[in-house]
Amino acid sequence: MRFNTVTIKDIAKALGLSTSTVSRALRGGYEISEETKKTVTEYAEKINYRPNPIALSLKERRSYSIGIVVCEIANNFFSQAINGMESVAYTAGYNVTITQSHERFDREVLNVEHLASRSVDGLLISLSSESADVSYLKDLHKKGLPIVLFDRVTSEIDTHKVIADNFKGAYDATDYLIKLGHKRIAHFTSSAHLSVTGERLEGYKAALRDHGIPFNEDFVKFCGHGGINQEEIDDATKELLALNERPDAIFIAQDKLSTGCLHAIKKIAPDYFTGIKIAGFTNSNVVDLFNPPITAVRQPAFEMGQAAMELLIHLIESKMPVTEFETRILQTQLIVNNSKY
Amino acid sequence: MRFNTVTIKDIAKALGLSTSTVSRALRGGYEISEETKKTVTEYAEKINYRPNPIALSLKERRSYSIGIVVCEIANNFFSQAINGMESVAYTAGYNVTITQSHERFDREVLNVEHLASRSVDGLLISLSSESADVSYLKDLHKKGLPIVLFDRVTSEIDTHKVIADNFKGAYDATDYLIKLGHKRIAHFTSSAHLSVTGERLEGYKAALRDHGIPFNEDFVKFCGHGGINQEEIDDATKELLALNERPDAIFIAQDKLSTGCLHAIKKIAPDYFTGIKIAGFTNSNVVDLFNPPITAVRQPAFEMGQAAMELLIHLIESKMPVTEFETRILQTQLIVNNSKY
DNA sequence: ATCGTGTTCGGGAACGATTGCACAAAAATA
DNA sequence: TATTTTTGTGCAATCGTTCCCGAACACGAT
Repeated sequence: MRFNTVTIKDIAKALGLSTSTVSRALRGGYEISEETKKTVTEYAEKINYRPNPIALSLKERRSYSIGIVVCEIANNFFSQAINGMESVAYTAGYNVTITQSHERFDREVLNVEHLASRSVDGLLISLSSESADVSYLKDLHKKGLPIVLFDRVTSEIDTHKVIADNFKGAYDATDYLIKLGHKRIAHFTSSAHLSVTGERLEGYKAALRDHGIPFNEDFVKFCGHGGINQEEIDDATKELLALNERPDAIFIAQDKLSTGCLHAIKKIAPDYFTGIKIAGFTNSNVVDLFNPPITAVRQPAFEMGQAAMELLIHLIESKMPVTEFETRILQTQLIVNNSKY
Repeated sequence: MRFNTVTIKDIAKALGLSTSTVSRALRGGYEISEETKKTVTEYAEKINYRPNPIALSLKERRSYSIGIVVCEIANNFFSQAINGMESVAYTAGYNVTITQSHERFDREVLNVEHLASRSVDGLLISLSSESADVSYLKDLHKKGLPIVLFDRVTSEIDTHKVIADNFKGAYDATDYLIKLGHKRIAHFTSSAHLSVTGERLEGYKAALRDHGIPFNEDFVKFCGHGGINQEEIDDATKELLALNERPDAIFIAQDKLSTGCLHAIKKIAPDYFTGIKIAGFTNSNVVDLFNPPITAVRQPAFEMGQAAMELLIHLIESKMPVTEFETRILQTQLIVNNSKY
């Protein structure tokens, strides 16, 4: 604000009052006469006075703004979740600051620290695929920064969490593939230490087990960078194709991996598409337009964002320190041929 | 920052110095003895001191942060542009704050004003499809807020601008369709008062003219909300299908409209796809997976973001008031069958 | 006449950092 | 030895706002 130099002082000077009186008049302080209040508010209105949020932040040590950290906004799941968060924050009078970690731990730390030093009142974060050590977050949380984890969470931090039912989503997708007659189902997933990776892997295994299909280690491909670089996916695909017994279906655990895998197959072995069935987690709005059709496990991203923001604001505005935390689990949807299955 | 209470005062007290000395020692002031400097910096390091950006913003009336306003982050073009902006800002020591207008004028104004009051050092903005009146931006610009417009610009504001060569992009796409043998080419576009709409429409018209094809008013469909609601697109599609002489190709001027149109046709008249050719502006990373294949006009979004941020930072850091402004025009690419045409 | 008791307002200290100016002590010069 | 210069440090104002205290005044009760 190098401009908008209308301050409370200007009002005070113009009206022959003190800054304290003006401040109280504007805040509706009970100790100010109706008349003064009227004069002040009318004048403030006239000269278009806006309180300086920076000065307020310095004084109040809060900012009415909330920090969001995701790995990529160019990811349908996250952009939808952010929209959900915004919608709740907006009505509650908070602003949001969106940052991206690009799946890198150092960027994540930098973002979080910058947000914290900027006095965000709270933090919504989905961990990067590199984030194995979350002690920096833990410290901040201990110092009193309200945090709500969503999507990629960690048991290291005791706070509210919002996740999709990853186990069930993975189970349903795998189960669907099996019921279509597939028996050799591969699994593409991301970094092994992400919460979602484990949960989805378990769902996949459980579905196999329930149908008496043996689990094959070779069929599981971890792409540590979560689809950030296509090369990783290409390599995994090649490995799969090099197997004696090629898989006849693939279940993919991540949005970017799903499209990445389609690209890879299309590029490396387009004929392989015939007969193979692919199901994967994705919140893309255009899955129904995909040529090798894909069965989508869709997360309620918008609702997850809303829930996370609601929990965070509750945490921020709670008078008492909150000690009971909840993990909200939202159900996924299996989308087959553009309709709910 | 309700925690991280390590301030310059704490250091001063602990070391028996004044705050001014500590400040100067940390800043590397030439007037401080080497010994004191060392003591101070070492102690600051030890207790992990971080200067409070809020206090700095208040004092310096700048924040080393840059505001970005786009209509939707869930749009490939914008998320890619944002990545370009971030990359430049990051190396120059600036942070970015991303906000969304959701194609609404009131949200845009709210975002801009919030950013300005938060002392952003500059603003990068692509106008919403509702933004006909930009006087609020003009005022801010006059007051000294550095602004760079990108993508959807306006001639109302005299400043740096970064756009794609929309005319040529549209011309190339239309020309491509014509050369494939199509003569009845419809045009889907968004709000009429957006700069990009006009430029792309002109490119479309010019290509028709150059090939001696008459311009048909009925073939042009304006979707004012830019693809935010699918209904609008469905209606436009129906109108097109109801024509006596149905178009045999469509050129689409917007990312969301392109996919929206594919959805519409797929839903309303799937058989219509046979023989019809679609070309459209889109920065989707998955166009090659689309079933009704689409010829894409791809904007160099990342580079546009970089250019815009470079120009803005230049504006911010310029000692002299800048009076000469440039409009940087970047070339689009026609992507046919997943490769540059 | 004195003492509460409101009511309405102003003074001034915070919040964290920078910085012009003043001032001391030490060093250099006359 | 006296004076000037250099060097290192502190004081206090500033940014815009809030809020604790206290001041001034009026009014009714004692």
